[in-house]
Amino acid sequence: MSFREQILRVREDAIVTAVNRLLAEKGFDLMTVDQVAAEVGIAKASLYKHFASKEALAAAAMVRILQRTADKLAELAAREGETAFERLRELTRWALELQLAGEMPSLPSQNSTLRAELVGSRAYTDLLMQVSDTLGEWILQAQRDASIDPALPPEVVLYTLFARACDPVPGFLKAGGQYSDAQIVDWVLATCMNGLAARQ
Amino acid sequence: MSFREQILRVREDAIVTAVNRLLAEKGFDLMTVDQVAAEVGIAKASLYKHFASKEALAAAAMVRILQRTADKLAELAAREGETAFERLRELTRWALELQLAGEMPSLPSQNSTLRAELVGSRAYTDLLMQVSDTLGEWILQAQRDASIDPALPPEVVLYTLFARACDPVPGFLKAGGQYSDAQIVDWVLATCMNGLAARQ
DNA sequence: GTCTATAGCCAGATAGAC
DNA sequence: GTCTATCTGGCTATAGAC
Repeated sequence: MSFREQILRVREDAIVTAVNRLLAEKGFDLMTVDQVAAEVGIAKASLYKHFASKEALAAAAMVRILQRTADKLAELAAREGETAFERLRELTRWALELQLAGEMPSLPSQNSTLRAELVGSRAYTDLLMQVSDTLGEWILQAQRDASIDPALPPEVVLYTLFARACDPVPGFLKAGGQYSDAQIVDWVLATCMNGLAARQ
Repeated sequence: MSFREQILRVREDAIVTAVNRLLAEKGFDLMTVDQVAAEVGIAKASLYKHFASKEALAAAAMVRILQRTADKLAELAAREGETAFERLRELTRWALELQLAGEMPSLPSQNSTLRAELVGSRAYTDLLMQVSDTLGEWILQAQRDASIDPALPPEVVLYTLFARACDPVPGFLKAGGQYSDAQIVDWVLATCMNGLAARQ
């Protein structure tokens, strides 16, 4: 890779980082391309030399977070002596920490142009399927050893885990300002895995 | 109340119903005032004779759903032989059914002008406090009889219940098209109350 | 590839006749 | 109060100079 290409790569990386942060803070609809340009420190027209549209910007951020998720899955899979359930729990913990750090872009909004861009992106759909496949296997395994309720369709478990990564509850608790991030993560993780009802 | 005032009331009711449906479908940012006017069948300018702004329209819809919630709380409180935990569960079930019916407006978005309008509305803040107070009492009661984990701060439980009313999981499962609404409600309620981890 | 400047569009809000 | 027509501002996207 030439020096010039590296410069380009670094700049695009900075753009995606800004998009990622703004998506986490405001979501797609409230994020403006002007804000992205201002945060990166370049002119708006320059952004459009790198990415064709606002939707393409968001798609790049979603691809990056999915890539980070896939990397985390690989790390968890490589750990010895951990059950499938423990891996699922640790992944969820990681996602909650990322969200509290303001680095988790929101789920695709109901915006139809954004949805169209995402399903039209091979990089996005491929990564999403890869992540879902691995999680699906872990879920089935956890249901076989009865650490996850086998009566739940695996789909329900999968969607629930995805949803917890964007749950508004951690943000509300953090906004309250009286709990540490670690406490918030523990409590949200506990309600997710153990439920609100007390266990005997 | 005069006949003319009744006509007015009915029209405003129709407006709020349309806003409620559109908020449930698209959320605040993607809903347009033109869509509201079209759905009610009146001109946009006429809307502004009834409500001062788009934010005021949304606030009216939020007040209505809070009022419906307060009514539901009163109904549950009047039931004999139900524990606090059962009341909380039945309220959550009701909210999930409402959401699947497309009648649950989304939580306040990150839109700051909307938040300002809501906290500036006495009708909204009073009802929100009333609902939160009743739920808070039920939560404390359920923790005293150990049907809800007493280690969880009541605040965490309260926010979790509010969040489940707007959870994206039921919508995803419904979009999949292979499960009935009743099944979806049962599963989401089960994951909320019992957690993903199997109980012995 | 970067910039300034602007085109084009759309949505919230309003004017003014009836 | 309802309408049609219009204003206004902000946003995405692009033209064109350097």
